[in-house]
Order: sequence, then C-alpha cells, then structure tokens
Amino acid sequence: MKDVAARAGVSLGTVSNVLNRPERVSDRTRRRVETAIETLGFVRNESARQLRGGGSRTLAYVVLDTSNPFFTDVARGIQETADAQGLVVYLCNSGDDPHRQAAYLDLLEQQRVEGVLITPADAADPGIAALARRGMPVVVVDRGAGPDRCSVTVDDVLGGDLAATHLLDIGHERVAFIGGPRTLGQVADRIAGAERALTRAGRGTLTVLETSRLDVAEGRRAGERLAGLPAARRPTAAFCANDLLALGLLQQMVRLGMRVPEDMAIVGYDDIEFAEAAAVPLTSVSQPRHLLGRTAADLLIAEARAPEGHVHQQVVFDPELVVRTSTRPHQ
Amino acid sequence: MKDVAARAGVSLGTVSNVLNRPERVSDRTRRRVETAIETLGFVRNESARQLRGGGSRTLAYVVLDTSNPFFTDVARGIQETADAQGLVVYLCNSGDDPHRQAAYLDLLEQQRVEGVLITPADAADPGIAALARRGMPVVVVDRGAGPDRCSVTVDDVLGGDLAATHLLDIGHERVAFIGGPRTLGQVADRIAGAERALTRAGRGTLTVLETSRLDVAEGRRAGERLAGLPAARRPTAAFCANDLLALGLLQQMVRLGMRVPEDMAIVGYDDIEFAEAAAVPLTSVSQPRHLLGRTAADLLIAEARAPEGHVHQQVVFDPELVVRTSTRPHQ
DNA sequence: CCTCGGTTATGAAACGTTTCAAGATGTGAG
DNA sequence: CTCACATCTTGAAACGTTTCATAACCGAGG
Repeated sequence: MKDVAARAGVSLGTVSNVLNRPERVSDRTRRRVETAIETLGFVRNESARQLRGGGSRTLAYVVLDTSNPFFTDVARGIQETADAQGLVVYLCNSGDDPHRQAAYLDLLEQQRVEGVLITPADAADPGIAALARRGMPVVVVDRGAGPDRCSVTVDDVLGGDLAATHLLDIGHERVAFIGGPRTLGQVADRIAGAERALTRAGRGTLTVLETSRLDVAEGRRAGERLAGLPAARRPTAAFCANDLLALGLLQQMVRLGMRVPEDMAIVGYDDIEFAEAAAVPLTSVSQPRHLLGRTAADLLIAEARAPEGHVHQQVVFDPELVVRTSTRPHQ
Repeated sequence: MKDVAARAGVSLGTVSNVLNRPERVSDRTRRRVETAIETLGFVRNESARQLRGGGSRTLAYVVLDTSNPFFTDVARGIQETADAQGLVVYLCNSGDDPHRQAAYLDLLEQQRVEGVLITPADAADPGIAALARRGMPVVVVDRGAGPDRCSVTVDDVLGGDLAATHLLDIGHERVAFIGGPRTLGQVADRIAGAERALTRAGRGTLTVLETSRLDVAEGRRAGERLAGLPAARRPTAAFCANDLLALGLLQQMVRLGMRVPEDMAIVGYDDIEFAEAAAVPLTSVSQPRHLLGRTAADLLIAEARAPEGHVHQQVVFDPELVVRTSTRPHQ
C-alpha cells in the first residue's frame, strides 16, 4: 500500500480511504490511486486488515465426510446463505476422524473465523464446548446438541414412522429394518419411529437386521440373509436406514432374480441423487438438506452478529416420504 | 499474549519462545507460561503471526462442484498430501460459476494462501493467469494447461480407446457413444479415442448420440432413442461419456424390459462409487482420482517451496478399464 | 479582508505477533 | 575472586493495514 501511495502521490490513509470509503475521496485522487493499484498489481493483505480490527468475514463448515452427498447438499445451503451475506465458507473435511476435527477447530480459532458449523465426528468432543466457551459461535448440524448450543436436525423418529406407515398402507405386514449399528442415534430413532407406526396401526411386525455399517456392501449382505429365509416367513418389505443400504439390497435382489417391489418392496433414507437414478427408482425418506444448511448458517450468522442476548435454538425439521417405483409397481 | 506474559511474570518474547522454540526456555519458565496459557484460554492470533512473517501454511482447492464424487475424491488426495506436510486445505466450491470462482481467487490471494489448486469453471479466465503472474503457485487439476503452468490430467483419448477396444473384444460391432456437448474437451477426446480403436481394429461402427448434458436424465433419453431403433440397426453396446449417463441408460433399459448386457452392453466413465452399486454393476473407465489429487498437491507444494527454478510440469495419467457385469454376463 | 463551514487529505497510533541483538544470570576454570 | 562463557530472558522494531483527530484547502458570506 505504501508503494501505491507513493506512486499515486498521496498518503497511506488516502489509499485506505479509496479502498474502504471511496465516497470520501475526490474523483481525481480516487482515479489516480486506482490506476496505481492496477499497474502495481496491489492486493490487500487480509491478515493486516483483520489484525487491525475488521472481522474475517469467513465461516467454516467442519464436515464429517465430503464424499457423502448428504453433506455436500447441506454445505451448498450453507454457502448460499453465507454468499448472500458477503461471507465466505471454508469447507473442512474431518473424515470422521476426531483428531483431524480437533486440528481444524484449533486452526479455525486461530484464524478467527466468525463462526463454525460442525457435524461432529465425536459429538462429545470437549473441544467443541471449549471453543464455544471462549466465545466462538458454534452451530451443530444434523446432530442434537444441548441447550447451550444451537443445533439443526431432522426428526428421525418421524422419518421412521413415515416409512413404516407407508409400507403398512400398501399392505405389508412383515417388514425388515436394515441398518446399524444401533448405537447410532439416527438408527435408533428410525427404528423407534417404525415401531411407533406399527404400534399405532396395531398390526405388522418389524424384524431388525442389524448391520455394522451403513454402506452398499452391508446392503448386499442383508439381501442375502433375507433371500435365505423361507418365503412364508420372509419379510415382504425392507426399510433401510439409508440409501446406500437400499441400493445394495436392490442389487442383491436383482442378482438373485427377485423382483422389486413385487417380491420385496424397498424404502431407503436420505433420498440421495442416486435413489432416483437406480434401476428401480427408490422410495426414500427425504430430508430438507438444503434448508438444513441454510437454517444452520442463519443461526450462526445471527449469533455472530449479536453474541449478547443470543438465545440458542434447537431447530428440528420434518422429513418427507418420496414414493417411487420400489414400493409402487404401477406408476 | 500480553496477558499471558503478565500472568506468568515474564516478557512477551518469552511467551513467544515457549510457543515457537520451547527448547530455548528453561523448564520452570516454560511450565509457568504453559499454565498461564491454559488458564487464560489463550489462542494465538494467526493474522498477527502471518503478518509478521510466517506463511499461512494453507492451500486451497477451488473445485467445480463439491457434489460430484469425482472431485471429492480428488480433494481427498489433495488433503492427504497436504496433511502430511502440515498444511491445511480449504475447499472452495465455485459451483461452475466463473463469477464465484473469481471471487474466491481474489479472497484467497488476499488471504495469502501458499498456493491454489483449481479445476476451473472457465479455463480461459484471465484471473488465473494474472494470479500466477503475481507469483501465486497455481496447479490446474483435471484440465489441460499451457506450458506456463503445472497441470494434472488423465488421458481421455486412451480412456475412449480402452472402452471401445473392450467392446470390440467381446464381439460388438455396432457401438453407440452417448455424451455431449462435443465442445467439452473431455467428450471430444473420448470420442476420438473410441474412433481410434475402431480404426485400428478395422471393424465396427460408432454412432454418436449427442446429449446436452452429462446427467442421468440425458442417459434415460438416450435409452429411449436407442430402444426406438429397429433391432437390426440398433447398436448392441453403448459407451457413455460418464457414469451418470450410463446409470440413466441402464434405468431406461430396465424400464423398457431390455436386458443388460444381453440386449445392450454398457460402459460408463469415471467409475464412481455408484457404478459398482448399480443393479447391474457397471463396467467403467476408472481415473486415478486419488493419485490425481496427490500429484497435484505435490506439484503445488514443490512450487511453493522453491518458486525460483521451478519447472512447470504437465502430468498426464492413464485411465484403467474396470470390467463388471454390464458388459460381461457370466461372471 | 476575515471568518466560517465543508470537503479532502494527512500522519500517527494501534492491532498481536515474531525476531534478534543485547542484557542478565549462572557456572566452572584459573 | 575474577573472567569467560553458556544459558535464559528481555525490549524494541517490524509486519501492512485501518481509524481518527487534525490539518490544509476552498469558496461563500459578512
């Protein structure tokens, strides 16, 4: 900036004014400074600016897994909101590694970002609480949080209920739930929701096939187990804890020559892009991912702008059932 | 830091030494300072540190589309390398919007990141060249670049050749190419590669069904067009410019009651996770995404560490064909 | 001709670190 | 007891901005 000032024949302060309050500078001077900036290729040093007082105008989303379409959609929602407010979002991929998560949180705090959105690898990580205690606005995304933090989640019990209710409605009585481990809050909630639906209807049975992970391979394995059962006892429908399982199950059914949905109706969860693209388009429970992200960003920005008097909110959204061919043969 | 120094009864310089060169500080003092840091919850101000001289130890990957699994895999490769070097990676999603891309580049330069990896929305964007001219290390990922920049790409002509050769090998003579628009370099190269293979073999015909985009819906549409042809003239195999098209095509085939691969063999491109998860697992041309990212990051770090005497490299990797059920009925 | 008000431009302080030359303290040899 | 030397600590300068009180300038009104 010193060079720019020298070349334009003005003082440092004037260059700063051109950059930050151009209306206070006469047109002639402003133009001189601007051409000096142009010819010298001057680029503001954000560190210095930030040091002097300006905020960083930066948010960060520490995300569990960038390769999961669910989270990238959430991220898009966050970015949209941030964009509209003139803020930038850094995406940090923790890869479900608590150690990496902690490293990122450290870094972001040192970087003085305005706030952190996080889908925690380890929700109990004391680092998150400590961060918040030191005054950093934090919003937890897609995981519950206590009353001393904002969070944005989707009602998984309702999601399970919707799925099971749909299957009951179209005449299924023997339903399998595929997913696990049950220690995952989301899995437990979805099971609870399905059971709630059965209880309310007063009919139907739910057989839980617990899996060790929520991926395609486990879906295939579950398909094998289902196919191995005698037809009379075999569930006629499967509710999968996510779409990856559902896709794996569908694949195995096709491989074994069983028809979907005639021999086995399938409901997935998350409504990822590939649910619709499957050979038999998948019925799935859809979460408002985009809205999740937008709301989380809104909450964060609100807290960052008015730290005093901010009231933490725990927002819960309702999921929706999207019915497709995998539960409805005649479209 | 001043507070820490006061509380520990030492000078500012000593606190800095504890942070940066602990071996120069006596154990007693070091411990005193450390507990002061602890109790005060002191967190270094990265802006100040950076201002004074340290680099930012940060890279950025400006990516075309975070929701495309291809790019997230590349990003993982980048992150791995960066991690190993103690650098952090910010992911910036341009969403294929040249305007957003430019905004991010601006910001990153102001932030003084050590280098930028970019899969450009608009490769011709003068902003990229300008950035490089001002001394910022830049590596172009998955797009070609001139000799005045490092780039890392995959040989698309070879990929097209591999796919077509495979189809010829298993006895197909009438092959459809599905993809577009042809103005995309990658599409043109893959077509050229397929034609090269046919020419070399001296047999087979390639019918190009041009699409307006590379997505599932276009794949379905292409499937309809193919199915509408009289069986005698209809291609017996389709080579799709990416896996989304291939999945759409597969879906349409299933819907119309045509068998894959018996009535229509399908080869995709990219080998995304869902290629294997499809009802009929897809044969696909696989690109070394991970390696792409790692190599790009290596090049960038090398340039950042030794800007003088750096020689720009254009690295080209070979793709590989992964054969699955969609071209090979009897596994 | 002087004063006043308004518009522009200036200069210095401040932000929170790191670095480095120089000072203080302690140790062992002579 | 002194000196040389090593170890530890200190203080001040520097990094590149922004901000704000103040100065310079200019034209108009008295």
